[in-house]
Amino acid sequence: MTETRWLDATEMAAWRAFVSTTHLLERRIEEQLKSAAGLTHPQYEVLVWLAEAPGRQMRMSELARVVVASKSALTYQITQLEKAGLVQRTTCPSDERGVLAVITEAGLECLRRVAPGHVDVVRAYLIDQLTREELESMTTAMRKTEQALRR
Amino acid sequence: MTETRWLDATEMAAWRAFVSTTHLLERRIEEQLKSAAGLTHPQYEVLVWLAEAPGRQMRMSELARVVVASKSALTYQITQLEKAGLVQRTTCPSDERGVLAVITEAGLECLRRVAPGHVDVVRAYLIDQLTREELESMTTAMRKTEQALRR
DNA sequence: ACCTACTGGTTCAAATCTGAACAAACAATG
DNA sequence: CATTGTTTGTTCAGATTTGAACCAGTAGGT
Repeated sequence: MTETRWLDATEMAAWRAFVSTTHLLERRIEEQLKSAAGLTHPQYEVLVWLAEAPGRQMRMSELARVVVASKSALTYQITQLEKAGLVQRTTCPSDERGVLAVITEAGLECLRRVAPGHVDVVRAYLIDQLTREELESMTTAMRKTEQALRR
Repeated sequence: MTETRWLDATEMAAWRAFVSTTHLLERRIEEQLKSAAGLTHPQYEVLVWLAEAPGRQMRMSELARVVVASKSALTYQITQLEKAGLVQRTTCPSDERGVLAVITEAGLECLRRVAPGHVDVVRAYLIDQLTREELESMTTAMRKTEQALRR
């Protein structure tokens, strides 16, 4: 029961800026993806990871970890994507319990169509607003935090 | 219809790190607040802003903007907080349509009880992981992005 | 005063997320 | 092989979010 180390002015400013900016950006991205393709951000991320995965497929649990979704949220989203014909489920050959999500040709096509508009937003509001130094500094900062959280 | 400027390796790394880290951190914070006080992160933010506001009160629309919530989401959350006795609604004297949210004594008490654990998490995973330079660089970066988004 | 346009908040249905409970398949150990 | 403990994915109910529709009040011009 040690004394709380409160945030000083600089730290508080950093935290406030971080929170509001991440929420604003997330909102903007959702809006863009929704209006451009009827996709949510989680759905888009799933497609991206699957498109880059070897064999264009990934295990549910692995996918849930990389896109930072709960198991049930991923189950739901994959079901949605399957209904839309962008993804298919297969049972994993090596592990009878496992399920492989595979991106379909339509899924890849959808990604090609949507990606430019998405990248434009990421660039316009984040990437192009920052200097190269700020960009690199942010990357190391985010990675440190991510490592601390992945335990 | 100009050519898409794709992200180079550095930019892509920055964006990926940013996305996964923000999601992970958000998740961790939700978990902490939920288990420690049954609060969601949006609810906690509302209480913080109200506690610091002049007169410990704020207009709904203003509150929605600072905590980055939609109007309906805020309406819902204020209703929840009101049920819990942490906030009260008052009609705005200057504008008959307006609604003022006021934090109650119980709300302030709740905040005092919860804040230390919340700050611990923010510190442990973000603030204390970063050097002072990284912290300040992140703040300017986030502010640039926020300004670009607030239009 | 009267219209018109806009703002502030709520309501509603639909979509999504959460966490706990569950069943099936794997793994480790005796 | 039997047993026990873990992992995997789904299901379910409840909580939250979204966006559109809506009503009431305000502001600006005529």
